[in-house]
Order: sequence, then C-alpha cells, then structure tokens
Amino acid sequence: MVTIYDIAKATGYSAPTVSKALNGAGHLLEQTRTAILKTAEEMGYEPNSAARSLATKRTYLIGVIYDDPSMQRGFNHPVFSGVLNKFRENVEAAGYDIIFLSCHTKLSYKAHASFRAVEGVAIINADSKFNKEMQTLNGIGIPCVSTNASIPGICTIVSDNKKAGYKAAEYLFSKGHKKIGFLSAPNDEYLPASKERYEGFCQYMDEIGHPFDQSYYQQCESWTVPGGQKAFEELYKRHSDITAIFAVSDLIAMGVMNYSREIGIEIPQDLSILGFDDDRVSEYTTPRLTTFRQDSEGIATLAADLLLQHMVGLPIPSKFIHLPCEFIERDSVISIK
Amino acid sequence: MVTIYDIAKATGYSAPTVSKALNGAGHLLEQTRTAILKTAEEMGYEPNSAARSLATKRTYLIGVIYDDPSMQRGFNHPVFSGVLNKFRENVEAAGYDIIFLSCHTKLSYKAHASFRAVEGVAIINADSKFNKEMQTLNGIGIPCVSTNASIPGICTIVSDNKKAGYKAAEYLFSKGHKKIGFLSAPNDEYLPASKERYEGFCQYMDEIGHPFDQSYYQQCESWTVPGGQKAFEELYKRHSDITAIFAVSDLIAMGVMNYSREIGIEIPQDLSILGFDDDRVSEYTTPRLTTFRQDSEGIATLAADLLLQHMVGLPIPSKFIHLPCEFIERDSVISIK
DNA sequence: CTGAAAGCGCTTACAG
DNA sequence: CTGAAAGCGCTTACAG
Repeated sequence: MVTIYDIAKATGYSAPTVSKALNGAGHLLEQTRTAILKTAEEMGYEPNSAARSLATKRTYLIGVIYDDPSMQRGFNHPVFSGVLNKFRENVEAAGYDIIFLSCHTKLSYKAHASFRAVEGVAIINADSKFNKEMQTLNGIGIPCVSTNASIPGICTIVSDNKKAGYKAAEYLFSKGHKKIGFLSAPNDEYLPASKERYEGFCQYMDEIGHPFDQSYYQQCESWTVPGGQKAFEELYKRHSDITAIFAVSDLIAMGVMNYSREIGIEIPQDLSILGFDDDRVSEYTTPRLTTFRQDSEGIATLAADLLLQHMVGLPIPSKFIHLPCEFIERDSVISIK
Repeated sequence: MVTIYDIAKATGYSAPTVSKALNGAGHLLEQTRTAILKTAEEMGYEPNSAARSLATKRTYLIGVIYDDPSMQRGFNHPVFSGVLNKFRENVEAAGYDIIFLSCHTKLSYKAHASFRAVEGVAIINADSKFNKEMQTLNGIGIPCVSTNASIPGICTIVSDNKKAGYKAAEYLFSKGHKKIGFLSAPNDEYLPASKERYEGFCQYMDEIGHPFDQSYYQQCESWTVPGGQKAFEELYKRHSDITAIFAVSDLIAMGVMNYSREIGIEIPQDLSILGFDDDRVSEYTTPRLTTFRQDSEGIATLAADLLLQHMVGLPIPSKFIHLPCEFIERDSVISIK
C-alpha cells in the first residue's frame, strides 16, 4: 500500500502538501500539483478511506434499512427494489456509498449506524417487526428519510395512496360497477399504504352517497398471489354478486385472477379487476392488468435529494410527502353500464 | 461521541486496558473487565470503525458488484435479487457488511474496492459492459467470487445450466415433442448461462441422433417478456409447425405465451412451453409454467462460504462450481404422443 | 506557496 | 494484570 508519505518522499514535498494536491485544496503552484499528481498516479496511490474518515469525521456512507418482510423475497420486491436501485444511483452520483443497516441480536440499527458512522439513513423497506428499533433512529441526531415506514418525526416520501384509492373507486363507478370488493393487505400501524388506499376508496363512495359496505372488505394474509387467492375465495363466499375487485397490489390481483380461473369466472367479462403497483409482468397477464404505477424512481430521487440536503444542514419536512401514482388503464376492467 | 479515553478517565484505567476489556482480549481481572464494560454501557460508548480499521487494517467490508444490465430493472431480478439477499444474510451473520462497488467515470471497481478497503469482493450480477473493469479485479490480491460473470481465475458459482438444458430436451422428447424451438438470450462471452443451456440441449439431441436444426434457434434481444414475444414471432414465421418451445427464462416464456394468445395459439394444447428460473409469478400463470428453479439460496450460501474461506487464506477453486437446478413440472408442457 | 506539529480513536507490541 | 509509547494514514490549523 502506498501512502502520502511515500509520495512525499518520492517528490520531495511534505505530506500535507501531497494531501493538498490530492484533494485540490489550498493554493499550490501548478507545477507542484501536477508533479505530485503524476507521481501518485505512477505509484498507484489509492486513498485510505478509514484514515480519511478518522481525520475528517466524514465517511460518505449512507445507511439503508431494507428488510422486506411482507413478501419474504428480499430484494425481489415489485416496488422497493426499484426505489433502492434509483436511490443507490442518486447517492452514488453525489459521492456516497450505501451500506445496509441490520438489526441482529448483538446489534441494533442505531448501534450499526453509529459503528459505521453513516452520515444519513434511509428506510427503504422496513420490517415492522423492528419498529421499536426504528423509533430509536429518530433523535440520534442523524438525518433520516423513509420511503415506506412512517416513523414519528421522520420525513416519509410515499405514493399518494389515498388519492389513488379515491381514483380507483371513481374509475370503477364510472364503469358502472357498484358491488365492488376491496382486497387489502395486512394492516400495519407503521406501513400505512394499504390503509390509505382504503381510506381514499371509502371517501369517494361516501361522497357519492353510496358508503362502502364493510362486508365487501377482505384482508389478505400477505402481499402475495396466494394471499390474494385465499382472500378472494373468502370474499366470494359472502358475495358472489361482486362485479369488480380493487386489490391493493398486483400480486394480490393475480391471486384473484387465479381463483377466478379455477372456478370458471371469466375476467374481465364476469369480473373486473383493478390492481396496484404495475408489477414487472402486469402488462403481460391475460387480460392485461389495469393498475396504478407507483413512481418508484421519483420517490427514490426525492428521498435521496432530501436526505442529502438534510445532511448538509438544510431543513426538510418532518412529515409526509405524497407523490402521485400513474393510472395505467389496460384490459382488466370493463364497463358494465 | 464517547471514546475509550473517556471511559479510561471515568474508570481510572488506561486506554489500552479499556480496549482490551471491550474486545475481550488479553488477561484482565474479571472485576476490571466488568467495571469497564459497565461504564462503557452507561456512557453509551460505540466503537469507531474508522479508527479501528486504521489500527487493525480490517474493515469487515465485502464489496458487491451488482449492476443488472440485462433487465434494466436493478434489484428487481428474478434470480439475482434472491442471490443478493441470501448472500447478504450469510456475510452479515459472519460479521461483515456489504458495500456496492461501482464504476463511474471517476472510479473503477478496483479503485472503489481499494478506497473502501473491502476484504473480499463478490460479483453477484455483472454488467458485461464493465468486463474490462472486472478483469482488473483478478490479481489485485483481493479474494473474489462470482455468481454469474465468468472471469478468468475467479471462482464462479452457477447453476448447472448445461445439465438443465440437457434435461429440458430429454423431457420435451419424452413428451413426444420433436419440433422444438429454442429461445436464447443475447449471447455474452462472460455471461454464459444461456449458451450453456443451449449446449446441453443440443447435446441430448445429438445423443439421440436427432441433431438440433439451427433454424429452430432464435435469439431474444433481452431477458424480458417483450424480448421473448418478439423472438417467438420471428421463429413462428419460419416454423409454424413447432410443438414446443424451450425458453431460457420464464420472462421470455411469458413473452411466448402472450404472442400465442394474440394469434390464437392455445397453450399447452397447441404449443408446449418450458421456461427457466421459476419467476415469482410462474406458479400462477395460465397454464402454470413448467420450469427450472435455480438454487439461488444455495448459490449465495456457497459463494459466501467460499469467499469467507478465501479471505482467511484458505484456498478455493479458481474455476466453476455447478449447482443443480430443480425441475418444476407444472402444466405448460403436455404429452403429444 | 509550503511544512512542522498535532490530532482523529483505536490497537499492538513491549515493559513492568 | 495493567500501562506508556508508538503507530495506523490522513487532514487541519497555524507558521513562515
């Protein structure tokens, strides 16, 4: 390993001067700078981040919480994998690296964050099992943003789920549907997406004087295809007269499609389905799924920008920021007017 | 921030003694150790990894290359997202954190690896655009493994694609198919999966004296649904008498299903389809897709074990290690005998 | 414009 | 069993 002292010796300058040349800091003679840079290059010098961090108290590290519990599929998540991807791209462009914060028996998120001295943390996909852990993240003086879990005091950038839920109901009604089933995900105090979609949905129905009948609500055990399949089976037992379903995720919607096929319900002729997420294959199901696309890139970019901003001391909101979903009209909902 | 000197002052011991107590090293009186630990706890001491790294020359960091080019979906990859997930789990259990190595204009993989002083690197999902970069990883004296790109001298843990390809042909023939289309992915010298599947496929056909007719081969532009759709369209123009398709990925297979539906080919009645990967939704397509499941957890675990082993100086193979794929028989292939 | 000195927080021999 | 000294590689005031 070659250090700045080696370069100092080789060029005849002192270590601080080499440091300045390398960092483009201070005022050096142009010839001094170029001579040092040239020698550094020749000797294959690479800075040592640990030494630099120790001296500057900067690590250029951002801690990311990504534990994907609901699908138990890790990074293979229809929405948050995209958020993570774009988030990484953004912070790397600003010179940061991400490091995953984990939460084992011997380490808390907080301890991990402080051990690695991350300069900021982003909750990209949280396991609500670790909620207590996450609470501790707030108030430790380290800038934080979230793209899913809602932690008091932390800026959370999410889709405008309520508005999308409202739009879902509006759309289904505009197509003549009145007996609409709502398939929600497991309720979670800290992961409000599903609940917010439900609230928007109900709001529209209230507004048009046709309040949602609770018996048309069914909660899935998980955000998965089998979760949707099973829930729809339950719901269908109660209401075989349903003409449309709003599912809070495309995977759940696919579960509905499967059960429908199994028992001979034709989609969309007998039953319309509206999903959420625009999964990687939703464009290719039969029928092609009408759904809402979450702006995962927009969420990620805003989260990165805000975090970076907060990290240089600028204030950011401590509440929610809602980004619009894009409605993607395809073939799984028909008009029955 | 509280340092070991603060603890030293508080307890009356010296910094080295505090260090030893904290690290459980050397011989200390039990009462000394407990007193120090207690004070550290009370004062909320957290070690500083930069300082420790500088002193010990250990970072407990593993560099991961994950750039997912083929799908342009980042972490949302049917196979490698799972590998990444399990890999992370394994190395974290061993006390390491992962950090993504990137390759911008101003930074090479190698420079990034050495800047962060990673103790090992894992190529989980490589962009062959950066092949030249990756070549430089070998021979820099840092242990390395790969779970997809094949770099000379680096241990690569992958599915036994050739055997699976062989099995695919064998299975299709056993069901009476003779006119079989092969849908490959883009060829890539460093990403041999698709080619290996093809080789195994051809080998079986050679062995039974029915060599594969090249005109039944069609290459997709990408590992995606539209890639498969378009390629099948081409192939079908040449051979409308095909009775079965082997697609090198489930997404490609779904492309075939789509185009089939579009032009009225019924699956599996008119056309059988065999896929690869067991995508998250393949169990739920109509018909349910018969496919090969790659053992992404096994690959990840072995890659982590080997890398960790290599990092403590133990030798590991410098060639390929092949893990078997699991054949998942579902409903998309029928017997036409 | 350049350098001597000190320090970042921790650990490693080496004494005692 | 405990501690004084030195060092890891870099940077930051401060002189000159």
